[in-house]
Amino acid sequence: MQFEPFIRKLETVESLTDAEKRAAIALCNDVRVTPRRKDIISQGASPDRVHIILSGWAARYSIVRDGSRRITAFLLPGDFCDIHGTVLATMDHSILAITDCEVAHVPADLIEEITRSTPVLTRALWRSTLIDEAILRQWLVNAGRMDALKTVGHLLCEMHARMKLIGLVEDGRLDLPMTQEELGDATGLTSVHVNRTLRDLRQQGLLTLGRGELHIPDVPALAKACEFDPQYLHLRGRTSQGML
Amino acid sequence: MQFEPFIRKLETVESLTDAEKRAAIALCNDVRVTPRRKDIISQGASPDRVHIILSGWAARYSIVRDGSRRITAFLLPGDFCDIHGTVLATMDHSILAITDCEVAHVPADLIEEITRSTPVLTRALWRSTLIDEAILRQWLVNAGRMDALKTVGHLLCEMHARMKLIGLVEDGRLDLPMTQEELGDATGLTSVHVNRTLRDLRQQGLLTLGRGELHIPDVPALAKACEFDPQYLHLRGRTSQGML
DNA sequence: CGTGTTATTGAGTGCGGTCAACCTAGGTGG
DNA sequence: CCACCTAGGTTGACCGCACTCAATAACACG
Repeated sequence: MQFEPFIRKLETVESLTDAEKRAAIALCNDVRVTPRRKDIISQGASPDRVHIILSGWAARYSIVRDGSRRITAFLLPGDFCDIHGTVLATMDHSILAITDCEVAHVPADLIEEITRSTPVLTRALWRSTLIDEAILRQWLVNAGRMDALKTVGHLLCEMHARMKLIGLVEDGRLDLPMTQEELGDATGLTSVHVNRTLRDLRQQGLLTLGRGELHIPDVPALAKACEFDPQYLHLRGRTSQGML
Repeated sequence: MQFEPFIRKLETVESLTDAEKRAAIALCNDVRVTPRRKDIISQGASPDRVHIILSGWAARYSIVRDGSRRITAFLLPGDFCDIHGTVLATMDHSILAITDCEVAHVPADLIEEITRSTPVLTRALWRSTLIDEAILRQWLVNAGRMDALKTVGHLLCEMHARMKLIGLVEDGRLDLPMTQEELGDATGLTSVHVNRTLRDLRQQGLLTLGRGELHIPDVPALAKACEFDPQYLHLRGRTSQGML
C-alpha cells in the first residue's frame, strides 16, 4: 500500500500509536506524480506546502556556475523534501525526481496544526531533520577524507541501510535506479571514475550493480571495507549488527 | 557585554521583543569556560543540556579511522552546539574549542519549557538548525565541485559574513584564530595546500591573513572570485549587497 | 531497427597530496 | 635579557589519484 514506507519511516524515528499513524496518513490527501527528470521543487521557490515522497527516488541538488551539479542528498519514500522552504523564506536548492515519484503535497498550515495537536509528530520531524543533517555531515567527511572506493562503497552501504529501514531490501538486493553520473554528482566524483570504482568493487566481490539493481552479497564485508558505521543514522532500538 | 553576540545572532534569525530577549538571556545562568584545544562535548556523549557559545570560536569535527580529522562546521558566538545530543540519543561527532570559549550550559528541560512558552524562540531554533544545514550543503558543494582557491576563499567569505552579522567585523577586518591545519580540515585540503592557496589569494590582493586576523580589502571582489552568494545563509531583511 | 542514453575502457594530464627541510614568532626558564 | 624550545607557517621536489578527452559497447525505447 502506498503509505507503507512513509509510516515505516516515521516509525524508525518515533514509535506511533494507530491514531498518530492515521493523523500522519491524513496529511496525504493530495498525492501527485512527478515524472522522472522533473523537479519536484526548484531553487528560488517559496512553497506554501511541504512535499513528502511516497514512492520513488529523488535527489537534492545544487548547480554551480560552471554548470556542474552537486547532489547533496537522496530522498526515499517517507522523506520530507522541504521543511526548509516553509520555515526559511525560499529554497536554496532544487529537488529532482530520479524515478517517477508519488509525492504528497501537504499545506504548510496543516503541518503546523498537526505539530501543535500531535507533539510526537513534531518530535519526529525534529529527529528526521537532525538525522538528515547527520547524513550530510557524513557525506562531508567522505568527500574530504576518504578515497573514491570508500566513498562510493560507503554511499551504497548507506542506501542499503536506509532502504532496509523502510522494508525495501530483500536478501541484500535493492532497487538503485540512479545513473553513474548521478552517483558521481553525489560523491563529488566523475561518472567515469564512479564506473572504474564500481568495477573494482565488483572485482573484489563486494557488490554487483546493474539494470537499476544493487546486490550486496556480504553486507558486513562491504561495511568493513568502506568503514561504514551506521551510528550516524541514529537507528532507534536496532543494533548496528541488525543493519549490517 | 557577553550576551551581545548571542542576542544579535538570535535577532538575525527572528525579530525579538525585549521580553523574549530577556527570556533568552535567562537561559544562560550557568556559564563556564572551555579552554582552547579542549572538547566542549565529545562523540558518544548523551548530554542532558545544550551548549551555547557566548564568546570564542569552536568547531564540529569527526575523526576517521586513519586518524585524520574533518571539521564540518565552525561555531561562532550565539551558535547552539548540540540540540542533536538531546533530540537524538547520542552525539555522533565532537565539538572542539578553537579558542578559549565562554559556553552557556542550558538544561534540556529548560529549553523544552521555553520553546513551549515562547513560540518565537522555537521558530528561531528551527531556523538556525535549518541554516546550519544549508551551510553544510554549501560546504559539500564546495568540497566536491570547486578548486582549492575557490573553496578556501568561499569559506573566508562565509566567515566574514557570519562575523559581520554578530557585529564582529570592522572595516573588512575580523579575528580568525584558527591554524592552517584547521582550515585544511574544514575544506578537505592539507595544511600545506591551504598555505599555498592563501599565498595565491594574497598575491592576487584579495586578502591578507596573519596573526589570527583576516583582512579582506574588497569583499565583493573576493566574493566574485570565489562565486560566493550569501543566499544560502538566509539573512533576514538584508540585501546580499549589504553583506558584500 | 534506428536513435539517444548510459556504461565501459584507454591514454594522457594536472591538481592537490606527501615528505622533508627550513623559517619565524612567541613563550619559558635560567 | 638572552638562549632555548615549540607550534605554526612557508617553500620545494616529487608522486599519484582522480579528471579529461575520446572512442566504443550495451541498452532502452520509439
